[in-house]
Amino acid sequence: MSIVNLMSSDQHRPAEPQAIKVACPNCKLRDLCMPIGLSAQELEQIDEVVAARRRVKRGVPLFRNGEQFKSLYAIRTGFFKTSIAAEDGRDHVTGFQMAGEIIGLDGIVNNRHTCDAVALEDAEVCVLPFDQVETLSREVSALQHHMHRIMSREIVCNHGVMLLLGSMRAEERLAAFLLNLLQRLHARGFSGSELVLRMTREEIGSYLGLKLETVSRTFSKFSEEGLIEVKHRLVRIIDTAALKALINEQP
Amino acid sequence: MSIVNLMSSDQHRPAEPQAIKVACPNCKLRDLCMPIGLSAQELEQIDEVVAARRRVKRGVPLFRNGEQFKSLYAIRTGFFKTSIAAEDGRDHVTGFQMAGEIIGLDGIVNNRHTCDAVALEDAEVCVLPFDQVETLSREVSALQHHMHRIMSREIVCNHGVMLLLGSMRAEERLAAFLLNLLQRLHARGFSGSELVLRMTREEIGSYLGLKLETVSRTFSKFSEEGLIEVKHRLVRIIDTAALKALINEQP
DNA sequence: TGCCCTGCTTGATCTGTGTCAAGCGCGACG
DNA sequence: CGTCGCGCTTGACACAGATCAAGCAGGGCA
Repeated sequence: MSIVNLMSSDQHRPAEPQAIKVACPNCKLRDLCMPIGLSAQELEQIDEVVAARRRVKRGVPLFRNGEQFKSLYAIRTGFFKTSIAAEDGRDHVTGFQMAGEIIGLDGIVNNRHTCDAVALEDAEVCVLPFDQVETLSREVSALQHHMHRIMSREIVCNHGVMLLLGSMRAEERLAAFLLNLLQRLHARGFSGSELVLRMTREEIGSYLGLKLETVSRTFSKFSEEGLIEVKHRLVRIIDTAALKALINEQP
Repeated sequence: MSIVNLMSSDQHRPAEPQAIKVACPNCKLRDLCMPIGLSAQELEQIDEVVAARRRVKRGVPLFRNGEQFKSLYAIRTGFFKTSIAAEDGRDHVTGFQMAGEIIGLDGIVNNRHTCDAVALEDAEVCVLPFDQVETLSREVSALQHHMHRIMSREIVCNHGVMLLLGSMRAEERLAAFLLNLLQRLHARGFSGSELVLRMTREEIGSYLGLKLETVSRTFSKFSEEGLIEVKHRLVRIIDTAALKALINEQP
């Protein structure tokens, strides 16, 4: 599997643009955050688990490190980052999450969240009380398996990021990052060649284990080489193939 | 939480030295790989899930990237490494696993393993057919929750490793690595100050995102400074406090 | 409109780690 | 018992990326 998929992959089921409804059975993101092939009744049951929606303003944390864990969150709209803090104050962005993805899985082990999740743009999430998720999982085996798959996918993606952090150079990291974002956005019906970065250069750097200056310089380099066009936070990918090739080059 | 715990923590329930029996109800590792507070009957049921034991010789893979996923494995004895390979041949060690830990979780998402798991010393594992684990999880809610906790723990540990890879210097990485190993071994009844490395310098380097020469040099530096004593693969930790302090220093 | 602030770019220099190379020592094996 | 080979150590040097520093640009706000 490619590093681009490894980093953070979803199920690649593009959501068709539809009118947004409030209930799961009508949710256009259903295929992303819920198992497929459910009966209407099972879907109804899952819908009842969704306790509430919650709006989160840009810059506001959905949850924080140390907070008690009660629920998982399915992102309906918006964009989040998750980050952990070392004791000495350093902190590290562990991921960026978008519509259809589930966050909060870190809290299950010890009933406390171990990272911060902050909205990078105004967002809305579905609140999934975890005890109810577990209860229903015991009845609906598709939901049970889906939960296992989501957590397993998270583990596999983390491995991809570890590979990136442990053995790639700055250019490779940024290329992989851009392609991964692009792919996930494309799967959600957005352009396959243009993207708007919701995070700062510093946040990208933190995620990729680089300093913001290096991120900036690498953007400039890609731009000079004609691989991408950068205008502030709008990035247009010109030469996808070259970016892909970059990742697999030997030093 | 400390990086040392974040990297790879277990439940910190030291197993009391007992005679080894073949069944779960008598397994001295039960507290590590199984939920606590089970009734005798539930324990019996879980025991039936353990399809078989499998011995794995040093250097032999338990499973490989691409292989079909059927089972999880609970390590009874021995020591494993897991690693993923990028398309260009680079590979990266994603973790080291010891008795009482579960491996194979990566395979759940796509029904294929996405990494290699190789024994670093002669080992024995319990084979847990995953469909049976799921079936029983629907009946025994403690087992269900336990599975969720194990996967969540894996995610949290991965975040710790990402922090390490993304923002620590060589000395900090190695110190965190040694303390983490020591802690896990201590929790299993081994010495809290001495450990035998089952992996090569190169494998340590791969895991920590360093070259083997850097690992070697850093060992030598710690040794010169009186923090540890190194004799081949036998490491004796002299000054735990200094190693801990090293991790939290500001640059 | 103009100011300020934050995020970003770019340049100059420094440094930690990688790279290349040589040699050592233990364990395996004939 | 000798030799072979792998894993490891150590040194010299190179370089990618960090650090320090200066200045720019766009957006928010009075």
